[in-house]
Amino acid sequence: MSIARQGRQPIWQQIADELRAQVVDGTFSAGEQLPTEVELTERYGVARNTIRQAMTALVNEGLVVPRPPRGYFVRDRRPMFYRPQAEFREQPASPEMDRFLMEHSTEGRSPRQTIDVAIEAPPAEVRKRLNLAPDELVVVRKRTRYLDDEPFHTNDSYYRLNLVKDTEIMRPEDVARGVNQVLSEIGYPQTRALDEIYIRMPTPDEARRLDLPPGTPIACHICTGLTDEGVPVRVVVNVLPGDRHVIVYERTKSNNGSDEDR
Amino acid sequence: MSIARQGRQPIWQQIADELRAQVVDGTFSAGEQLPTEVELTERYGVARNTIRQAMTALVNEGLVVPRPPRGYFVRDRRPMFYRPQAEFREQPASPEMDRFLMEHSTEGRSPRQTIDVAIEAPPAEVRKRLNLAPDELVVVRKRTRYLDDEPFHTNDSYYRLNLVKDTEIMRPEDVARGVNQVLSEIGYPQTRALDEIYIRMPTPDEARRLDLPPGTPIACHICTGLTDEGVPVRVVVNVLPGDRHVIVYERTKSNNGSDEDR
DNA sequence: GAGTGGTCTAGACCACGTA
DNA sequence: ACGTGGTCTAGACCACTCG
Repeated sequence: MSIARQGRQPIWQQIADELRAQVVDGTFSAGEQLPTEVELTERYGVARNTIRQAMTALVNEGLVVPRPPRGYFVRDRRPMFYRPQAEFREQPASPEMDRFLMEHSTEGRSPRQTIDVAIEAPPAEVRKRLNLAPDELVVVRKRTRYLDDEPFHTNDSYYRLNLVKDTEIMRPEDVARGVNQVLSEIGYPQTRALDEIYIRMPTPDEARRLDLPPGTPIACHICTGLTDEGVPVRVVVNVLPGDRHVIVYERTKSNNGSDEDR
Repeated sequence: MSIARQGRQPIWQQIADELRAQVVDGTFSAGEQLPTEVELTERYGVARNTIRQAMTALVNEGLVVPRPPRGYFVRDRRPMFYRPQAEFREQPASPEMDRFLMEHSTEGRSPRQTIDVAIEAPPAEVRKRLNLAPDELVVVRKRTRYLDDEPFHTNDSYYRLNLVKDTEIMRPEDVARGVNQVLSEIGYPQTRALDEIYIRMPTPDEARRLDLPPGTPIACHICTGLTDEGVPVRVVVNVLPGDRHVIVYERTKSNNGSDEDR
């Protein structure tokens, strides 16, 4: 059997469409292996490069992952909930939400993290948000979190050096009391925050650090913590692989605003 | 001049790295044209397919966009703020945030939208969130919003058919009073919401509807609106191209929760 | 008509994990 | 040792737009 180009649709796209449909409808289910490249060249009667173009497209859509020298496999997404509001509001607002949120809990996967503390010149996007002088330095706590020894996300917290230089924030361990407590004690309690969420493809560095398969976009969650008076006290940059996270916010009447629809 | 494979690094990757660095450091700035494929084959002394592999990588990273038959150009991102909290809280919590949020305002770009209303069997993710019986139908208002005639995002709102069937929600126009007002009047005021944000590559359908260049991930923002008692009254599915949006949330002490850091 | 990227072919050799 | 995907070559023709 073979395939011909009809109309404007390239052959590789027709092949990709066919395979994608089979993945979506469950002919190939999550984790399952797809036909090999040679099988497909024979089935469709085209050159291997054409097959590769189809497969590359599916890989870049995040639908399929190549695992040489085994073959192509259907990717499975098991995103976990990521809740920026989690720490200050320990409990969800209601039982229904609670149940919902627990559906995909950690489920016995073993967490682990590394912490590196350094003094650095801040990247531009941090300097701007912390309102720093051009040459001012920051303390950064760089974390990579793992689940079952697989990288899960990164979390880099930036602080003004002259604010925190004599506190335990400088130590490469968990701060038992919580960093907010420390900030309060030095006179800069964080009472407000601004979350910005950028959606983009990872840089090669990020892809390496998080061991991201091709076709995995990330959310870059930048959280600026402020005092009541609007003084920025820290900036947290989280890089969240899209295949492992769902970002969740709860809103109630007082702080609400649905995406109003008229 | 030519290039050779050294170590484990493929040639196409070395070329991609070199071009990426030049884009990042401003040698090629946003909107500017990169060298053509033939120029690059000559400069590096490799086959065109090898150059194409490098360019394809940059395209899938979202860094570069091919505009045949002109050449490759550096992509420019001008994301606008997208604020799920916007409607109920008209004003930002403080002047600093206000200034910050206004920095990238609409700036005189002309908005436009299309609205289609239909009665449908809901997709599974909507049926689940609306708590519907397997055969229950929904009313859906599908919107595509444009800025300067370019698609910006989509916004599909789903309602139980038997709830809204005699209201103006069924009409393919803006609801002047606001949909929340209508929901209140029929006895189901929305006072809470749950936002879920999924990060992934677009489906081919989504890419077509939003005219997305390759290498553009999307955020799928699913907002479930609930009454005080936890009855879901509507589900809104927003598809937000990553190159055109930054999602923003503000948090204050009462509803806060920074990404706590210990 | 010239030049661009898009598509496609037919071959070659390689690194790597599994059997 | 075998089979997989990964890399790379050297060609060919196409559709499209611009000058």
